[in-house]
Amino acid sequence: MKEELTKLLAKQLESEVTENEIAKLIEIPPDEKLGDYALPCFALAKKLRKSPANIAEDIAKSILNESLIEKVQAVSGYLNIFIDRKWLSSKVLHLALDSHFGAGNFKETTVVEYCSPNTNKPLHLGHLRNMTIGESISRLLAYLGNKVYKTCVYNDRGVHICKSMLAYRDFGGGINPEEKNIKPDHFVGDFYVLFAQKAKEDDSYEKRAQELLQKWESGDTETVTLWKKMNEWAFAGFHDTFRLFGTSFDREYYESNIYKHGREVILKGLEQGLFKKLPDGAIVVDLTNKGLDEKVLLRSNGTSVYIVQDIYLAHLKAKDFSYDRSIYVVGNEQEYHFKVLKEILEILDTKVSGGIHHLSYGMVELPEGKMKSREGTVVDADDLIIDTSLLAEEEIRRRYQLTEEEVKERALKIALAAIKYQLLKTETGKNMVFNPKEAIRFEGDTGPYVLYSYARASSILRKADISISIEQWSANEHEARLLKKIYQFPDIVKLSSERLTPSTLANYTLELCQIFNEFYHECPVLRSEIAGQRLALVAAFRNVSGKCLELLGIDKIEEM
RNA sequence: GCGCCUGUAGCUCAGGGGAUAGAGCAACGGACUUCUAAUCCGUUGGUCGUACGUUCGAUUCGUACCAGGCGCGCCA
Repeated sequence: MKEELTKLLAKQLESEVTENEIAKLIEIPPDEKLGDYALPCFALAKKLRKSPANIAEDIAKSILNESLIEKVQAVSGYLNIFIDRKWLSSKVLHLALDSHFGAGNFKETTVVEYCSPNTNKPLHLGHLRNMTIGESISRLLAYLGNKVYKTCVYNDRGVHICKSMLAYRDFGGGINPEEKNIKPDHFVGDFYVLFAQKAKEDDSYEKRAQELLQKWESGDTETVTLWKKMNEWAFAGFHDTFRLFGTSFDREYYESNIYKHGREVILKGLEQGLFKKLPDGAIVVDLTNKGLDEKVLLRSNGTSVYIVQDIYLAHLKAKDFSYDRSIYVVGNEQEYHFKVLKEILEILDTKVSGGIHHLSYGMVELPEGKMKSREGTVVDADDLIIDTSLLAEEEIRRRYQLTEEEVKERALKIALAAIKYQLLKTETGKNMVFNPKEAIRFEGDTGPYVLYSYARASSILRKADISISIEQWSANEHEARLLKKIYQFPDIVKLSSERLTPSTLANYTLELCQIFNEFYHECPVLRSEIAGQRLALVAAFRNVSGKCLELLGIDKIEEM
């Protein structure tokens, strides 16, 4: 955004200060009355052996006649710069009407793993935050020119899976989800809940789940058939939710396929002297020199612990994709796990470990506190989407006359925008409170606000009977504010992807829309003498806000 | 006990070595014969957890403390 300015200022300071240093210093003043950009000269004082005030004054004099400068003021050590309104209008419109505005050319191969559910429980609010982040970061990286593969690993085996199987076998009576008219993953989840109830009444029930696991591991036909059947129900349900929510995966991995293979990697490592064997036969890796603990990899009975399958999966992904980066979107409670994983991979193969990155996101809590399955306070993903959608339907019916089909389709998009935006706007790494009542609010700092702004812009363009004009004009304060905000978009995309925080983009998107709505109220477009230019500005806004929505994984609507 | 993270308005959250700390919600008051009022404008609301330190300058960086969250399995 400030390249031209940086170059210009660097030229004034000759070889004494680099462009990079200048770029870091340039800022946007707290009040736009002070200027569009500012250079605080305090840090330069020592180097140039001049007072900040003098530096500012000297630069001010020397750049006064540049074409992009409207005026400059040296104010108590700050160099305040006002950009020429004509230059601004022409510059920004040329850039922002391009459909590749802000796109990049990085060409790295990145694998993004996210969602990764257990097949014994339906998806919940936590998964939704995970999925919005995973989807958005994938889109951001792809927009910057990277090749992105989205992956998901299903935790489809283990004693917890056997629990729902056991309850179904004993109490399911051979019924299936269609007969009961329940979404299949919920159907499976209900038996997991039933298991917990039965286990409370009967102490031996836990043990029987363990026995079932042994049967499964030994390949018992009946058990494996039941396992397959229930997992297929779970997968069918998950895929419905993925479709509803608007996400998908390029490759799906199954824990049941990979959990055994890690052993070989560990044993090979032992041969190479990378790990050590304890007297009882357990194989461990010593990470104490990395400030971590000693970690068991293979138990004394020869079986592998959980992290071993992550070790194997990392190798598998490296083989499948030859990635430069491998991002794991997983909650912050697993930070230690991923630190350990990365260190172990570092010991085994730096090609695999090099690109490993844990994108840690914060937990989702409710206003009453944490979600607890025991207390039934878990917010189910499908229920949330459906409930929000119904509320959106009411709002639509109250305002517009549409067919039932149109109402439903639009309501779903608005509901998803509301949920996704709410989940994305809090800084990605931080815990957040999700208030379902606020998520279904359609005013203020919300997804629907952003959709509405976009639809407004679309509406103007639809109704215009003139064409846009990119001829420069002297933008007024509202137009200039919008132009400057649009101008920031490429920087925001870059920042958001560097920090792996879609929240950065989400917050920018809202600010952009706020400025557009101010402009909308203050500056009539079609009735204006510069209708062509304002229409171009609206088109630029529509392009950029639409891009923001796409990158956030939110479907646009042309009419609200 | 050790490690990581968080603490900003009544609530949910932005921001961030610099110029008077922002938004949304809530409360109150305004603006629809108008390109969509799911919008906009205004008022009220803050010792940026506390104390030291670094700095020309700290809410932002460092240390300590206080408060909250999470982690530290031969669980997954």
